[in-house]
Amino acid sequence: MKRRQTRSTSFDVAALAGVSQSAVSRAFSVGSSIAEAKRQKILEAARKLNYVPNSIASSLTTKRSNIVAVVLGNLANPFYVSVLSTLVRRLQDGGWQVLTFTVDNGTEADEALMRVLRYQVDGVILTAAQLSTRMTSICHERGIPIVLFNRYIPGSDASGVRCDNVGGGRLVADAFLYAGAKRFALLLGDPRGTTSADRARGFSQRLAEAGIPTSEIYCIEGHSTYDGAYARVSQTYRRGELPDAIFAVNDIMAMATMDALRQRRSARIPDEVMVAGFDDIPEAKRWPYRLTTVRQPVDEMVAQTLEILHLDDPDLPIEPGIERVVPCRLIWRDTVREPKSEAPR
Amino acid sequence: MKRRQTRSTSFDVAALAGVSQSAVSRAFSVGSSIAEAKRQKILEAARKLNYVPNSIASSLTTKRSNIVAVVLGNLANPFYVSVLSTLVRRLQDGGWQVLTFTVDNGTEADEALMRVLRYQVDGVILTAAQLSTRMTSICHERGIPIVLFNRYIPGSDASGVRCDNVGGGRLVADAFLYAGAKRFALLLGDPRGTTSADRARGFSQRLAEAGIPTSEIYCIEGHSTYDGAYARVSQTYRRGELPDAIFAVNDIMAMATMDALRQRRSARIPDEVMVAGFDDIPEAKRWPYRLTTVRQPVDEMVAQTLEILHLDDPDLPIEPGIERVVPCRLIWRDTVREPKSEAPR
DNA sequence: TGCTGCTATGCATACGTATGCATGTTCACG
DNA sequence: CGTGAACATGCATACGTATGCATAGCAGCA
Repeated sequence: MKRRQTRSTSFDVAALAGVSQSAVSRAFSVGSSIAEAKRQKILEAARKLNYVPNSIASSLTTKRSNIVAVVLGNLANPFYVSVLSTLVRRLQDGGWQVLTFTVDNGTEADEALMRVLRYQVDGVILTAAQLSTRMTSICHERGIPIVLFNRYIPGSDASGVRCDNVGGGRLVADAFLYAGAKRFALLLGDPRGTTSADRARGFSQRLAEAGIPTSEIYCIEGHSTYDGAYARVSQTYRRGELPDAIFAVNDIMAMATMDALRQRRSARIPDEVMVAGFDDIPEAKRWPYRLTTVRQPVDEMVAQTLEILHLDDPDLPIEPGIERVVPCRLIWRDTVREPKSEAPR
Repeated sequence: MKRRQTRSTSFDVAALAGVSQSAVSRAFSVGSSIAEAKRQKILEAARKLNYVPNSIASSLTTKRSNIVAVVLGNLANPFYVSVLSTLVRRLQDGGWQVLTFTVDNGTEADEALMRVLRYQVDGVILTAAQLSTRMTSICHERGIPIVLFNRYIPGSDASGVRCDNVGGGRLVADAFLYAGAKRFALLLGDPRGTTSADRARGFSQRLAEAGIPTSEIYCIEGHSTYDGAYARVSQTYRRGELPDAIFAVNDIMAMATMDALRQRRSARIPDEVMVAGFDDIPEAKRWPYRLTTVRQPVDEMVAQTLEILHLDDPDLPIEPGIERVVPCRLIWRDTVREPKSEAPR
């Protein structure tokens, strides 16, 4: 079988059904003016010929591709898997196609990036920190709406949706304080994004308010990955005193922290050292972890993202600088002590 | 800013550069006959106008969209996240775009499915069991090459790539036998796919060869999910005797098994009960698990998949029924006893 | 100089669908 | 029965790029 076999077109269907090509086009688009009987006849003919409308051709005239580009950093963090998953489902249900695009190192990304834009995508959702500024300006230039997911560019007028990372950081600090912690450690993530920094800032702020100067918080640089965090924590706490409480700015790093402390130090969590994360990925609630963390409302954030893109009415002007900050809440599980059960042993 | 702003076309560039539209087209396609000086002049003009070739329009004439559709089941299993990730990277590097498409329940999938085909995709990669037969016949009809990833349709002539699931199941049985296990349990996955069944078959076959009748293997139905497996295992081994060895047909189920046995029964693994999985997802090697499992060579499988699609030379005929079965190997970690340390207590 | 062969270039058209416009048809209402 | 209004239909064209074909330019060679 040759691949380049000729697929039937609206003209073929028109000929078979004895109508004009316009009629075929109208038969396949809802709400256009066509008699029901004729439409049925056309659909019948189309079925016989295995006809399927060619979206490429239709995009050419309508100037709408019905394609949305989703640019992802890496999928090693399950949180972004949930985000992708939710986005794809929602867009799919809305009748859009999703062009997925990942960018790891960001160097060869530029060329690939431009390739995506060639497809006249109706919108872009961006979760990769590396090329935010460049990407937003290009899209802006070309009139393509873009939304930054869980990141923002300080001082720019790019639209974005994020959860209240600063507030979430405060919640964690609150929980630790409530549980009676005195000595704190902070495991930071990717320094290129705003997310890690914001969470850390909220955490530090709240502690400062409670009289604990930021200089007393032990900071550990990380890479937002399990392996990176595991290595750092293992190395840092190879020996010596453990802090009372460690805030890892995301769940996979928190899980790595727990694994490292348990393996290397046989640490009892939360009795000996408390741990908290951020995101509430599915793994966080599983038995070995039962991690106290801050839940990001993915569904809500995705909904807001799509609202900002307003793919439905493309003639609306693109308002720049829409920022939606959705609240997040603490999920109290077993890695932070209840203050009443003050250190049971 | 209005969204429907007019983007510049090859005619605009041609006018500015003082050449014909054809020249612009040729300037942007490698290997076409154009003087280098003129090409530079055109690229210069294009840069001034922010011109980017419109792939939609170009697809219309070339009948090649450079888009590949990837149909996924669910992303709750990290193995398929790796697959997606690898696929996207490879396709991206090759100059293709990836249209991602997920299908959970499979009922409303049909309509969405046809929408994908409207985009004249150059190929389809399918990892969702639910709609294999239907999807393959439709693609075949339309001359679109399709490859089933890690699944196949018995008796059909659809092409596919998979790892040697039967062989992998045998490897697990081998390991258990070698470690001295006598009583076996088998945790099955999604019955709709061939994957779970094949792995189970290999396992049972090998045990049968060792004199252990299949009827003596305790089978537990599962759902290929962590939560499903956790619930089943918890319920099954709420009380009573544990088997010597449990083979879960994928890693997330194996992890769930370990978590459940440890929490509900405080079971010591592997001393009291051994566990093995399949896939070798990144989580499998982490400290709480250190899971003995069968590694699927994702890179290799993806490479084979792309080879079968032969996107590069689309004029090659689509050969039906190409099946690539790549070998897999056992990764021996800590959830299966070394036979020498024969049950240290 | 005249001829051949090759490359560079432009013209014109095709790709498959959507849609503005004009016309034809139907039907309700007075 | 006449008059519109509302709807149904077809014609023709536009969307932006690729490419076959014809031609112009040029170099090489006898």
